[in-house]
Amino acid sequence: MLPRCSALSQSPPPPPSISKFLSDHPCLTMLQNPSTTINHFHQIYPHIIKTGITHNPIASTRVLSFCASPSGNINYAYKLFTRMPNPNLYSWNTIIRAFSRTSTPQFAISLFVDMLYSEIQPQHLTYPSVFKAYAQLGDDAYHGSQLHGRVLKLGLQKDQFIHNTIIHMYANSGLLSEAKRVFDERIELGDVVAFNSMIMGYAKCGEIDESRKLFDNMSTTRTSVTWNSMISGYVRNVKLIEALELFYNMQEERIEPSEFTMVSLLNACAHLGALQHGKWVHDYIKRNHFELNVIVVTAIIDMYCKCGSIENAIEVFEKCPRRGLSCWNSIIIGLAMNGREREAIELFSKLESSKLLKPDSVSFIGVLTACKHLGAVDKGKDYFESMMNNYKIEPSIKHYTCMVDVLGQAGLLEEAEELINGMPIEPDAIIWGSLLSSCRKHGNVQIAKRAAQRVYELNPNDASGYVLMSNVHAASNKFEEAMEQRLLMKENSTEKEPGCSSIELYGEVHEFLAGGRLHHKTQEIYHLLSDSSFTFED
DNA sequence: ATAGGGTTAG
Repeated sequence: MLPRCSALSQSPPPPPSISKFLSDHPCLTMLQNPSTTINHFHQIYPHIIKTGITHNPIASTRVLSFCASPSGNINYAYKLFTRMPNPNLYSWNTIIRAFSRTSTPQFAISLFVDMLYSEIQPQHLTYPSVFKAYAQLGDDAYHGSQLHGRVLKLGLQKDQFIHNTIIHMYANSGLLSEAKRVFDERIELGDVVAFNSMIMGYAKCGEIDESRKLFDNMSTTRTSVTWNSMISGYVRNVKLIEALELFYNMQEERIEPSEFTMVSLLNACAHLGALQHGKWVHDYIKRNHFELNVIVVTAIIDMYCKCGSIENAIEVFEKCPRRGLSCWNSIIIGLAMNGREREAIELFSKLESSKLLKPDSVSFIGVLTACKHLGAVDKGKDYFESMMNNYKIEPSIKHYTCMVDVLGQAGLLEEAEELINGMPIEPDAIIWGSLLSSCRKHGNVQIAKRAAQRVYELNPNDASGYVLMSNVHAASNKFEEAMEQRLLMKENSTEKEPGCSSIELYGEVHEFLAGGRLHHKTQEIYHLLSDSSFTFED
């Protein structure tokens, strides 16, 4: 050990550092603790103000960093930012990044534009957030590509982070050839993030086989995100068995599954109606102590509802420690769809009287669905009114479709038609189709004709309009016209896509096509069905 | 002093 340097001990003590004082201030160190929540912040904020340290740029950036973090509050962050007299580069980057993660990424983009006009110019750390914002928007790759051009001019495209967010932006906006071009530029790097973005992009556009090709031929090691992206891609494309198979491969390769994996698997089980598989996933989540965040809980509830096991769904909902709005929405919709409309309405009322949460547009889909199944016209109308007047929620086409069903199922066909014609949004084939099926139920040929006409116009390739119309005629005993509709359908060669369903028996998933005879026990099944003494309770 | 990329429900 060397003796202490005497020259050092002789030099005068350094002046007290203001930044040292600030960084040691208990309020600020507390903000840097990752377990600090927004509630803690509310408690300490008055102290921060009192000490006057917010006037110090270093201190105020600290506070900004906290508010802009996922555990903070973006509105506070924005307020703080606008009160900064001369935000520095760090502050600009922080606020832009924070907005790029929200559901309103436009703010990130407009802040970036403000920045271009300000004294501080963006640098390489600024761009990923802006491309991410464009990616989040998912539709504005035009402006995004202009920014891409700017990056090329500045020679920043070699930056791996920027390069990857550009790929992500194009892939997420459905511009696959653009994405692929940028991807190929630096394919020799074999960056796993770039691969993941491409896999997700293809899957999102329905090109799941392309995803799989990339997945199989990767020049780099797959991460858990790669596996999850491929699995969720399969689920998105309704290749459910493939999704489950890939999960087994993932386990064989000893890749740690995550909450994301669980959510994808639960969705697959929900689609398949595979209750035993779904239960297994739920069990797996419990055994491995996955975080029961809102999305995971929602997926579990949704899986049980779609598999017809509403009791399990209710149990999960009731035991759930932190019930987010989406958990409420899932259970309300689940009850409404499983013949337990009154309980759905009861829970909706509970949600309305809750102090922490308030119903959103999805919650209203739930109650309106319940009203539709109950044939409760007045109740349905009341909720629809209340949604607009008390909650200031603009009805979407889905809400209108629910109302058309509520009115139509009750035989109020004229009123339903008026509602469609008076909507401030463009009707689609689905809403006319739903009016059409009500006409079928009540044998109203006049309105049915108009509705069918609209369905043809809006979606000439969809056979359901023809089929429904033919059913309307059949229901009113006009068989010749019914036949005519079917012939028209053949002429336009719009074969109705065969219905497909699946069911799980003793842990095995069986798939069926409507009218299909592919299942290995077809003969037995049809025989059972034709036996009038057979009931499904057997 | 400090900072940037990719996954998920209805």
